[in-house]
Amino acid sequence: MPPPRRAARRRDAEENRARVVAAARELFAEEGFEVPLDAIARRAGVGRATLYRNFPDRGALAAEIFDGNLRELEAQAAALGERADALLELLRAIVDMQVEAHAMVPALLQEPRAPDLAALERRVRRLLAAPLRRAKAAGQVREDLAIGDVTTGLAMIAAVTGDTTVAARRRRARRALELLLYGLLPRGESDTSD
Amino acid sequence: MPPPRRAARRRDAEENRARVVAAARELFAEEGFEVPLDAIARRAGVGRATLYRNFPDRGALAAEIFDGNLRELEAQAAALGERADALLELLRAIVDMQVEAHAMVPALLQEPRAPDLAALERRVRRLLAAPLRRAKAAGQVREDLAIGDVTTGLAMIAAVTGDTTVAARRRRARRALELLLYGLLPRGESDTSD
DNA sequence: GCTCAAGCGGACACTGGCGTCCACTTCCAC
DNA sequence: GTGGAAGTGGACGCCAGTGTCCGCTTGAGC
Repeated sequence: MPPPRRAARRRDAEENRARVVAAARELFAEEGFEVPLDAIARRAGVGRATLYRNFPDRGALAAEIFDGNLRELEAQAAALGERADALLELLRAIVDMQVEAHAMVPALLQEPRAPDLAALERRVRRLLAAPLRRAKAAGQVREDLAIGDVTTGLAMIAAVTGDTTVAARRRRARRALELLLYGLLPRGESDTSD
Repeated sequence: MPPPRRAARRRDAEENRARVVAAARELFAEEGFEVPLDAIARRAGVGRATLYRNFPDRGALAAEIFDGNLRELEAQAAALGERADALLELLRAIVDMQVEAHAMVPALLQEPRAPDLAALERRVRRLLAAPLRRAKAAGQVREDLAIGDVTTGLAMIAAVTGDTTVAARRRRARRALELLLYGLLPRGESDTSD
């Protein structure tokens, strides 16, 4: 059936909804995914009922917000096309995004996951699949890397970016990505132990 | 001053205290550091007041438990002596311990930290300092590695070991350590970008 | 065995977040 | 302007976790 032609919302209702989304975007970024829904409603200047009317739960609200972020990443992926370093560029972009909106990666990749977000998590994996394949083919990343390793890596980085200021988050996130990309061991020697 | 010669506790009181500690050890391992204190008291078969009488808060209880774990690690460090690979061995030991008692690393290394645990966190850093120095001198790890990078790495690994079964935790923890040690990029080539 | 302080644990009050309800307000078609 | 449906938000009840209080129980010294 065709999408049931939602009756036009009243203009004030539309505005309130937009303000809720904006407030949620800010607070997810500032406080993380666990921020109380009251706080979002208060920041938006609406009652809690208004928030709940528009979004039955935290997951629905998050889905709306993260969908935007994900579109952005998908656009970047498309722009990078078949470049061999597309995977690394995407990883950097995702980590940067995590710095600005530090709720998304943990919300999407950490267990347990809200049901509304499961589909978005699949989009992340799909986003990374082709670039990973090409990066491996081009010898840009180690051969045995699976898609789950990449998302695990992102979750690992996200876990240490809980600092309160954006600058501090950026510093830690960059260092964590650097450590993870290059490893703790020295480069350029083969280690045959293990 | 000498420790103020605590008046001998009644035998049943001593027993209850021990059962609280044992229950907390189990539940921290099973459920993580955030497990409700009620649950611990219930598992120990004592009332909540008994738990609070012995440990004013979660931090005090955790401090008692993690202190034991830390002693074990310090003993291992001492046994490893000045071996160049002592740092890597310790990292493996800490990750293994995190698999069994998966509350300790996040509780000690993640912010914000309960005040009782700050001293234990300093012990972790002290534990790693000398092995790190020697590992660098021996070329076992990259030159620019700081002590904070090592603890960051441990926190990163801990973040992805939230699975419910020990076996699943072990698998993920080992993979995460492996990724972090060797990096995502292929070995044996110099990468001059960045 | 008796005594009594140490120790116990159930009951209680408090807090913070969630989700719902409903009397009131506001927009908009007429 | 006005009627009435759409929309609002404060007030309310619920729940889970925390911390405390106090009348009862019990171990241990005599």
